[in-house]
Amino acid sequence: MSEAAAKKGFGEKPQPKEERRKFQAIKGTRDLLPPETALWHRVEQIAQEVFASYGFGEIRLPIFETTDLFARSIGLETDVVSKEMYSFEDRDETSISLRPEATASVSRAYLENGMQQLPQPVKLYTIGPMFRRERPQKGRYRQFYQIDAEVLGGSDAPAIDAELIEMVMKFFERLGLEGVQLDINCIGDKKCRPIYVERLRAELRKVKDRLGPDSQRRIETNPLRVLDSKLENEQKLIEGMPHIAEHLCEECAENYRGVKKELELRGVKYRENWRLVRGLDYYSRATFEITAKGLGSQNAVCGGGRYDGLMELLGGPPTRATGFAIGEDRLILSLQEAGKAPAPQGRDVYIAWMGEKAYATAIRAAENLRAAGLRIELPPAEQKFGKALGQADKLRARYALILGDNEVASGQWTLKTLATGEQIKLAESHLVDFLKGEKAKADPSHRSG
RNA sequence: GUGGGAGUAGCUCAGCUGGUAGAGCGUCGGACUGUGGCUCCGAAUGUCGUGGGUUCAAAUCCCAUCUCCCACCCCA
Repeated sequence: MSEAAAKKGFGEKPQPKEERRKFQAIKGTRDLLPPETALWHRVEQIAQEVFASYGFGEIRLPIFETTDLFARSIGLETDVVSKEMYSFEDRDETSISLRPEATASVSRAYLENGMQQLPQPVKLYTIGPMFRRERPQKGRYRQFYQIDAEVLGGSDAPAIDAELIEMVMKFFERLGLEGVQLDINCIGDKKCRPIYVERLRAELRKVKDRLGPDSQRRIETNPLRVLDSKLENEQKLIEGMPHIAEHLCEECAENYRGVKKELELRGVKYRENWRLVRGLDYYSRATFEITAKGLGSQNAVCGGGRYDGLMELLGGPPTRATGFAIGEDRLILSLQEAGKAPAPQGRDVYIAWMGEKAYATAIRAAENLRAAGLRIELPPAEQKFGKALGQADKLRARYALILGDNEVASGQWTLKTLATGEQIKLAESHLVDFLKGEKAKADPSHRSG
């Protein structure tokens, strides 16, 4: 709708100036504009290519679900569910929430669509916005984007975890992400973890008065989180705490050894980090986190792990599963900080036309060139010639196609290379082939600037 | 939810201890009606984030509020 039409449409009160109101994006949300969106597009395209090469298919999911799904899967006690969800009541009084993450939805979809009937495991990825009502900071928004991949069903073979990690590392490598660091850990399963947690809690209580208020609180709410503390003066104490590796049951320990061996077979470099824990209830066994540079204090760009118990929580049969979520906003941020942003998109050809007769020719030329996959700018009104070339410059066009009375009369069109000023004459029938040939020769489109 | 910093033109910012708003860049137009990037000239755009208070007078001082940035909490 045009601006004039918009004004008319809402024109109950005429006072146009006084009532003028500024709308702005909701806190923690933002517009993504060109040329930045070109980088988003490239990231998503490479994700799709890499994931497809590992046999993953795309799943598209609703961005809202019943609140219950998230409460059940993520854990009622977690802040994510208790404080940070965008929840509202639908007209039939069911509670609905914007999804705070994708795993619950993917699992629901797996069960609901009977994907147990497919060859196992089922490998799925999805890309899209998630919502959490947190205080925004660097790399953290209320509407943020995740690239999510899940392997559902099948066995708990360590090769599955390892291949998943290999895949995301390959993805980052293809993007040229810098400062990539993979941390792994095993957090046990529902048999051995509770025992460890109690052990840890007991040890933490002994030193409670030497911990800060946050950690003191976490001793009761989530002792594993204490291990994650950033406080300098708590580090020594934490180092002295019992390590989970020494408290794993034999199945978990065996599985963890297997994952490490499989990573080594694949040449994936990792760092064991016994203090790496997961905040969401459904994780078990092998977990991992990847950090990258240029990100401020929220420097995790990917987190994931196994969640063998989740399907049962959702009312399904026992089903093995593992997956990861990449914070796309942070991934983009890190790439930008490293100067990996692609150059702004220019035009291949700017059509500088003059006169009525040339205009018809220009329209035809534009159509044919566009059909050949070239990026064409056809000015909507006649311009002075000098101005047209100026516009061509500003739009970063490679060529100006000059169409005036001379060209129309002779059938020999003028093509000017803006960078060099060089001009050649071409018959209409040769133009497309010439430009396609030149474009193939240059082909700068994939590499970053 | 907690703490710190910041909001002046589309962007980057100037505006001294209160006297009623500026620059650069960008945009648009002209010099320049078949040859661009340079240069020169001109124009548009601000209720100085918003609301209230103090004052003869507020972009400037005070309070509140909103938003952004950074960190904490939480979490990927």
